[in-house]
Formats: sequence, structure tokens, C-alpha cells
Amino acid sequence: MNTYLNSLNEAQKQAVIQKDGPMIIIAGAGSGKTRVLTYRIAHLMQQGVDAFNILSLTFTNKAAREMKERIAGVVGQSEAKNLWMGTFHSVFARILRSEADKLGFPSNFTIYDTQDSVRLITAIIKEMNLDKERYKPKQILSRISSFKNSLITVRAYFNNPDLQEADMHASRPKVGDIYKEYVDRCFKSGAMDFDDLLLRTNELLARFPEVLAKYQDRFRYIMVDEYQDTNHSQYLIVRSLADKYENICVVGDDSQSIYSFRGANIQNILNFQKDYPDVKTFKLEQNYRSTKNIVNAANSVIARNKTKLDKEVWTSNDAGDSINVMRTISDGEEGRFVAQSIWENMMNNQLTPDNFCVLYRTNSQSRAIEDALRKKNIDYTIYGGISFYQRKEIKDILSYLRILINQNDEEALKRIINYPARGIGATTIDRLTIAANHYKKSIFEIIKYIDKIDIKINSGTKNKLQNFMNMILRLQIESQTKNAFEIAETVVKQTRLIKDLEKDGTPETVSKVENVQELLNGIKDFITDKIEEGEDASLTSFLEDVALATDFDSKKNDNKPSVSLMTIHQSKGLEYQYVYIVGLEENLFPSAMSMNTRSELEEERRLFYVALTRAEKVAYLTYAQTRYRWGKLIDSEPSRFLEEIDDQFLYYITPKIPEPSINRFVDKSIFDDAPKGIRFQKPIQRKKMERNLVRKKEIIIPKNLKKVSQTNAKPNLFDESIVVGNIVEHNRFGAGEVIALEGKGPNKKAEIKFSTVGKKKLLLQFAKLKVIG
DNA sequence: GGTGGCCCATTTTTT
DNA sequence: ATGGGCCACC
Repeated sequence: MNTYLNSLNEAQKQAVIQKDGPMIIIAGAGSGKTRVLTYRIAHLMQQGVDAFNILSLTFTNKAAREMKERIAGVVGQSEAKNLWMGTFHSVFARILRSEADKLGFPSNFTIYDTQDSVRLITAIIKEMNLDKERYKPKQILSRISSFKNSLITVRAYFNNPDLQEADMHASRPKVGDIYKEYVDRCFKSGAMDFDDLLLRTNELLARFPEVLAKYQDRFRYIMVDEYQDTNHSQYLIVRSLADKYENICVVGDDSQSIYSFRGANIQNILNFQKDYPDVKTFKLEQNYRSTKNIVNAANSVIARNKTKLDKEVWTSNDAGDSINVMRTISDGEEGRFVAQSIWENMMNNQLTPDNFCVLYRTNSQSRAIEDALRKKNIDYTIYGGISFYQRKEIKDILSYLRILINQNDEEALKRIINYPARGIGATTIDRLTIAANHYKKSIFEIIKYIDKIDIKINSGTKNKLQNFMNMILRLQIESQTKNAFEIAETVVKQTRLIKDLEKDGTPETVSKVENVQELLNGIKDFITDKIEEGEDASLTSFLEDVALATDFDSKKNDNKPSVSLMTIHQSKGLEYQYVYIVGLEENLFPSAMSMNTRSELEEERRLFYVALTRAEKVAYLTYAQTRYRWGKLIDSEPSRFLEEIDDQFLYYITPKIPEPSINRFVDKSIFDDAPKGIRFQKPIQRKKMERNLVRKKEIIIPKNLKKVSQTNAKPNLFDESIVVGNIVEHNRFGAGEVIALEGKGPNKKAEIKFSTVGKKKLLLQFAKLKVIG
């Protein structure tokens, strides 16, 4: 038989060679799921199935790309290229583009990201004169999103008394009206939001039987990865498409379902066997990734969940180290511990930083870790947070590009119509919006016909509007002959955006200008890549990529090995030798928002399970007794998850001490003005561990040092300390040498030669330099 | 209509 | 702590 089959265990092999009919692969963490999926697709192709007839849906673009590469390794590049592989959103965006006219959308429809959606909803709430305290735009959006993911259209909403009652009860009787207006406005703008990409696909398949038949015939073999995180809308798409041939293979792990907050429905995987009674079930239970201690510890935690499928993950790997538990005084100390520990493990085991990963529940926790790693000169890459494409200066340019593709794109238009300033103010935009709503046209069309309609805008402003419109129209014409890079470059030049940014010359704007440059380079790379691969290199294609890209997908430019910092959600599917899970505190992890119901808590527990099972060799769990949150120092209790791990797998670096019970009835901060008693800290018991002593010495930082770094408010401490010849470190530019100083007090500047960006003059009071040599 | 300063929320996770 | 939104003044 084929050689690749020999590298598989029995369960994996069975799953790979099962060709037809419905099947489910329950894949425990680290059980070689991707291998199985990859080989299964390759095997199908070797059995004569045409790549064009295989649809494989993944959770991230990155997963799709990697899988495609691996399949190419087995069946060859040219064949692999024909596979339909990608995220639900990207695959169906592509299909929607080619069928858009049926739904009344232009084929070059815009994809609204969350920011666009929130802004539109904010505008609608304002136009409807609703109280934005009661109607919080983000909350409204998430409600609308959940409607869409459950296929509750506007009409379905108004036909459903229960839903309306619920909103009435929540004192938000206008939710349905906002929903309706939001959908109308998206439609008028030729825009779909993320949920529309799924909802409209369902609409397409439901309303047009011939379209359904076409895709049913095209996708004879369907595979869905991470099935536990599909929502109802995705579920229905898959069911519809698979309805004819029923060659449907879903893969997932119910223990790793962590996206219910965005509508994922764990029941999809739990009920798969009910949907297809003649389903074949395969269980991948052998874990190849982690040590026994890690696998068993993870099992001991997840065992507490009631909702789960029956499976037993095991490993034949070594027992390995115990899982280390570390308590620190503060989040700052937690960061320093992590940095110190990573450094020691790197030194002791001759490891590069890319073997380490720090996982946290919320993005905001990254800061303390970053600070500590930077101080130790350990390279790190931070994933998530505000993505590059969300930054204002980038979104502004993208908005210009979007308008060129789709002039009805309302959100793009509103961003740029007066940026850079061209004398078109809020009042004008309000009037245009009212007219647009009245005539059921887009704002851009209103501007086009501004002389022909009754609108209260004076002639000077009309002129400005027409100048703006003409500029866009001109650029549109240019965009027909230029490629995406050239047109972006033209936009930047013609709109004088960079000039506008440069005019106030603070270091922040310097970085903005660089970001713009980076965007242009990115577009250039995109075009080169696509042309090389013989794929669509158009501006539309670029914008779609951007809209659906996650932070992971934007490849980091330098490939210097670095420690990875990310939220646990983002770590799904990844693995690292050493994993640090930080912030294991009640109200943080599990999150305070997720402790109200059993199912929410179970999801947090699955999240913890995911985090722990990322580790191959060593895991560290840390928690801090105090932490800065909302700009305030708060006390924390250790997470219940620490208690839930079977003790035999744990090693307490800091001894486990009974926490003083906290009075939950009275907020002690109301006594803040009372005289402070002596703060008694429990002596640390040093029974077992020498290595702790070493660590302790390293990580205890004099208290005043912390103060110093935090009171950078008024007089910058480094003002006087920096001298010519110092080696300093800058947040973004990295290390550099001070070659000259000028000015006094707040105007004092240093000229610094950076290896990365060359010479720069920076105002010391802003530059936040650290002397490192 | 534009700009600058003040105030406020923000921190759960993301395609 | 920090950025974004809003208001008041130019």
C-alpha cells in the first residue's frame, strides 16, 4: 500500500482510508489530526477523486495554507492547487462573489470588518435618536450577529414574539428596527459583514436550487476541521452541500470548543451522529505531543465537564516534569518570573526562544510580560491585539482603496470624505446621510446628483463635495490600468496623506508614516506572490485578503526566532516545548464574565484544557496576588482551575498557602483612607527547593524600581542620565547609539543611530529610551 | 467648520 | 494607562 499510510497508527489509518459516506473523527489534543486530514485528502486524490471536487474547510487561513503545502508534498503542487481549501468565510466569500448578482449584490461587494459594523450601528443609533447608553453599539452588534448566525433574518425577528419580548424586557424595544436599518444600509452599501458571508450563502443555497445543485455536485467530498467550533449558520451550509452525496467528514474535539461567544455550537459535534445515523466514528486518542504528566493533568481537569463525548486521551511519551505552579506578588513580578524562567531554560537547554510560548486569557495581560522580556533582551512576537490593518492610518488608506472598488461603501466613504481635511464637516455628512436614506441611494450617489436634488448644502460645500467626487472618479479610472500597488501609491501621493501625517512630527506619527510604507510594501509582496502563483492579484482580491486575514496570517517580516505571546484562543492548533500560562486567577481565568452558568464555566475549562495541551515538555502555571486592572491595583485569588488539576501532577515552586479568606460583602477599598497597618507577608517555606532559591534571588526586584518605571509622568528620569555614547533602546527602533544631544528640559533631543532605521532625532520626553549600555 | 483639550470607558475571547 | 469621542472655543 502507499508508503504514507505506514507512518500512521491504526486508528489514523482507518480514518484515512475511509472514503465514502458520513464520518466523524474525534481527535484528541495532539493526536495527529492534521496528518490524518492531510493524508486523507491526498489519499482521496490518489483514489481518483478530482481535486476540484474536494472542499476542505479550516478554522484559519494559516491552517489551510499549511495543509495545502503538506498535501502538495504528497500529490504535487499543481494538483494541490485545485483543492477548495480555506476558512468558511474565505471560501464562501469567493462563491458569493461569483453569484452575487442573484442576491442583488455587486460582485465586488465590500466586506465590513467589526469596526465598520460598530461604526455603522453607532451611526444608526444616533440617527434614530436612541440613547447610546441603553443601546450600546457593541452589544447591539453582537445581538445582531447572534441573530444572523442562527439564521434569524429581520423578517424572522419580527415574526417571533419571543425575541421581541426579550428585547422589550431588556428595555431595548428598538433592536429590531436597528437590525432592519443595519441590514438595509449594508445592502445599499454593497457590503457584507462577517456573518453575512455565511448567512447570505445560506440564502443563496436556499433560494436558488440550481445553485445548490451546482455546488453539491462540485463538492463531492467535504471535510470540516474544528467542527466543534462551527455555528448554526456554518452547520447548515455544510449540511446543504453534503446533502446529495453525504461524503462528509468532520473532524474535531469537543473538549476544545472555545468559541461559543461568537456563536459556535458544541451541539453540532455532539449531535453529528444523530444527523447521520449511518455515520462511521473514528477516535484518535493517542497523544504524540505531550508528556504523560501534561496529558494526565489536562485529562484530570476536563473530566469535570459534564458535556462531552466519550474518549480517553493517552500517551506513550515519558512522564516528564511536573507542571510548575508559581505564585507571585504582582503582575509585574509574574512577568519577571516568566522572563527569568524562559531565560534559564534557554540557557540550560540550549534552546532558541521560539520553543517558548506565553499564553494569557486577555490581550491586556501581555504588557507586563513584554516589559519583562524586553528588559532581558529576549526576542518576542506578540500576536493579536490591534491588528496592523485596524490602525487608523492603515484603515484610512484601505478606505480609499475600498471606495475605488465599490463607491457605495458607506463606512469607507465616511472615513475619508474629510480626511485629510477638505472642509466637509459633520453637518454636511448628516445632511447627505438623511438625503441618502430618503432617496434610498448611497451617499456617493447623492453627491453625484447633488445639483438635481433638494438638499440644504451651500454652493461652496457642494463644490468641495464635487471636488472630492471627481478625485475618486479620477482614481477609479486610473485603477483600471494600474495594479493594486501602483494605485495605492497614487492614493497616498494624491491625497497627501503622508504630508498630513508628517506635519506634526511627533514620534507617533513617524511610526504611522512607517506603517503606511509597510502597507505599500505589503501590497507589493501580495501582488508578486499572487502573480507567481498565477492567482488573482487584483485590488479586490487584496482587500478581501485583508478583511479576512487574522493576525497570524500577516506573516511577520523577520524570521528571527522569538517567544510567542498570545491569547489562549489564538493558540489553538499550535504547540511549544515550553508553555507558560499566566494570570490563573479567579475573575480573570475563569473570566468574571463567564462564571454565571455551568456552560460558560465549562467553556472556560475547555479553554484551560486547550492551553495546557499546547505544551510538549514543560508547563508553567502562574498567578499573581495583586494585579493592575482598569488602572487600579486589585487583589486576586488563585484560579479554581489550579485546584482542579490532580495534585500529583503539580510542583509548587512557591508553596501552596491557604489564601486568607476575602470578605466578599464589603469592598475594602472604601477604607482606603484608614491608617495602614503593617503589611505582613507570610514567610516563604523553603523546604524542598534549591532551584527556587536561585530563582527567588533573581526575581525579587527592589520595590522602588517598580515605582520608578511607573512614574514616568512628568520629569523624565532619563533626561539627565543619557549621555553621548550611551547605547539606548527604543520601543520600536530597537537598540541604538546616542551620537549627539541638543536642547534643554522638555525640548531636549538626542540624535541616535539605530541599526534598524539609521539616524533619528528624538525628543527625550517622548522617546521613552532605556539605557542599556 | 476645524481644532484642541478634557473626560470617559476600557479588558473576554475573533472570522 | 491610553486612546477615542465629545464639547467648547476659535
